[in-house]
Amino acid sequence: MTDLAARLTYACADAFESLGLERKWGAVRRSDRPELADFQCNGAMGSAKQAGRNPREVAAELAERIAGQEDIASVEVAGPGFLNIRVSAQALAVRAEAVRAEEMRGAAPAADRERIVLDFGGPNVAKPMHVGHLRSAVIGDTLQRIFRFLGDDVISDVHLGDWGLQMGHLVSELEDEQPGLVYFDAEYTGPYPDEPPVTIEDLGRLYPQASAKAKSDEARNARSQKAVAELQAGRPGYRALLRHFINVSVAALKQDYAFLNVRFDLWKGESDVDDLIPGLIEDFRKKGIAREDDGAWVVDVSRESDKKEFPPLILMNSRGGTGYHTTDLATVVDRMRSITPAPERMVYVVDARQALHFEQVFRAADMAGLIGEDRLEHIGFGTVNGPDGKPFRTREGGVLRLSDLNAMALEEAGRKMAEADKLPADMPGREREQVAAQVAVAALRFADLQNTRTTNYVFDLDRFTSFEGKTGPYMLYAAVRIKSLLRRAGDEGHAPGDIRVESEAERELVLALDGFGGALLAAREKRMPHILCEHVHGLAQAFSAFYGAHPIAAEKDPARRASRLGLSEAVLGQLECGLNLLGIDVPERM
RNA sequence: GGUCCCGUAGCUCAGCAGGAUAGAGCAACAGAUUCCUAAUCUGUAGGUCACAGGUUCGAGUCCUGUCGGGAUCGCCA
Repeated sequence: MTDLAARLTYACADAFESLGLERKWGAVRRSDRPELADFQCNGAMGSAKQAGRNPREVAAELAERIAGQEDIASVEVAGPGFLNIRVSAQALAVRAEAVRAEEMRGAAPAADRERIVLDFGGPNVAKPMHVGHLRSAVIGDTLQRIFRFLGDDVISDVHLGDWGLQMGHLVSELEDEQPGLVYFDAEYTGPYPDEPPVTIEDLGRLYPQASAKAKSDEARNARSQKAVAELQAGRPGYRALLRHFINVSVAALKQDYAFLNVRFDLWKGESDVDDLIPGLIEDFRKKGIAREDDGAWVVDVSRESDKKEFPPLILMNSRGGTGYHTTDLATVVDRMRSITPAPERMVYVVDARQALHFEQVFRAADMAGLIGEDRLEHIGFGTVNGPDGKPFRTREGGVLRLSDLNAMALEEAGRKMAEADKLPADMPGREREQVAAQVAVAALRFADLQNTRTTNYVFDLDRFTSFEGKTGPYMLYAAVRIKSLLRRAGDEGHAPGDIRVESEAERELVLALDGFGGALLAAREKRMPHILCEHVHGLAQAFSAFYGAHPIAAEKDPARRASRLGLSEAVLGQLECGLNLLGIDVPERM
């Protein structure tokens, strides 16, 4: 069964159609005047304007046509042509029961399901993840959860950055530090040691060192460029090093991602499509898409209609090296070939600052007939800023590592929990740690996701970890309180039963429940997780108001108590489901 | 300089193909606990939606311009 808003929209669309007007005017949404109505339809005004009719008359005719619907208690025309609809207590009760019973908690699968590859625009193997990677991880992961929940077929790929100049920096810097390693002996034919010559700390140190030197020293930069060209050309020692770098890096990445509840189907990277690159370049040449320019091979992606300048895409630079434009294109080829059935869409969850890059790649992919430009999508997001409004830095001015950020959140969550001192005295230490981690993850993920994806936001750990306000911890508290309530009622032998919607608080709560499916569909369509956050927060608030207004387990009347317990159960089901879609796990107690 | 995004309450932010009295959270103030987790709830106060024009019966929302902030603009990713 679909939600009330959708059912009412359908009824109104029918009514519009019967008046010879377009169905689209039938859109029904929650009323912004709760004292007047539960839902409203504003289509009478727009459609009347278009058809040259009187809006109030159109509205009145609509009202007459939908008044008989079973869900509807009353319909009124107000103001210039608003349709104010109240639904019956019975309809609300039926909805609440559906939320309680259905696996999807009142939501329904999307109509236009797709086979989607989700590319997380991977972290760079040469450097540890920093705060910026929090966003792609958390937004991308939430999108993959929402997509799957609504029926899309998703293949997620972390897609590591392991092929560009940064690898040249690493190789050459390591050679400076330890020139004696066999990897640097061009005569050596192998085999190479199984033990990596570097630790994750080494990687974290080597790259910034090299990068800093290269910026001021032309010759140093040239050595990195040479190294990466040799790596890409297949020099065995360098390849062996690359393998080590990736393995060391991935082990660390997995820890950070695991902490944040983020998982991928594929751990591919740029280097995985290395063997496709020569063929790709050849293909582009044959098709006449690529042309030579200053020793480089480029693709002109600009168009007549462009308002801004589109620099050509560089397929191969003048030194024979390839960058991420080329690997991204080769990856498209790889996915279309190796994934069956072929993906219908590829979605890239990457920093908004790379918008131009993706526009170039998408155009080139389309030109070469790899996949239509309309099937490629860049889901950009804003930066995580410090209190000064600039991208977040540590006090020393460096970037903050994601692992440090996670640790800070964990510590702060533990501190706040100790302060509140609400955990049962008998809770074992291990469970305490577990709860602290769940609170920390809830804080981080919710804080990030509740922002509109495209805007920047200011990172404020103290605010994010607070149990008050629109925060992850508040959401957990609301859910845990229901668990505790139901557990206690169960202990006393009180079972949830048939839901009746009697009070204003109960009406509001069920109306909140009813919005789940719509919020999910909107979040999916716009790729905007904050819409789901808004819903979950609103639901938690509505439950808290209900909780404050009525006794539930303590209600004396058995039927009413059973109903309220049933309603609580419905709320818990949807709340936990919604939080899980946000990648947030709810503890049993806290 | 070109292009794009942003400017809404003291602070952090929502605002859905233009629609009724612009909403949350925090902070402030006033209340609520012999009773289910008060890590909560209820209420009050707080806004010429940067500014100026335009389209419209109606504009925070669409168009134009101005001011302020940010991002980006060929061999880095």
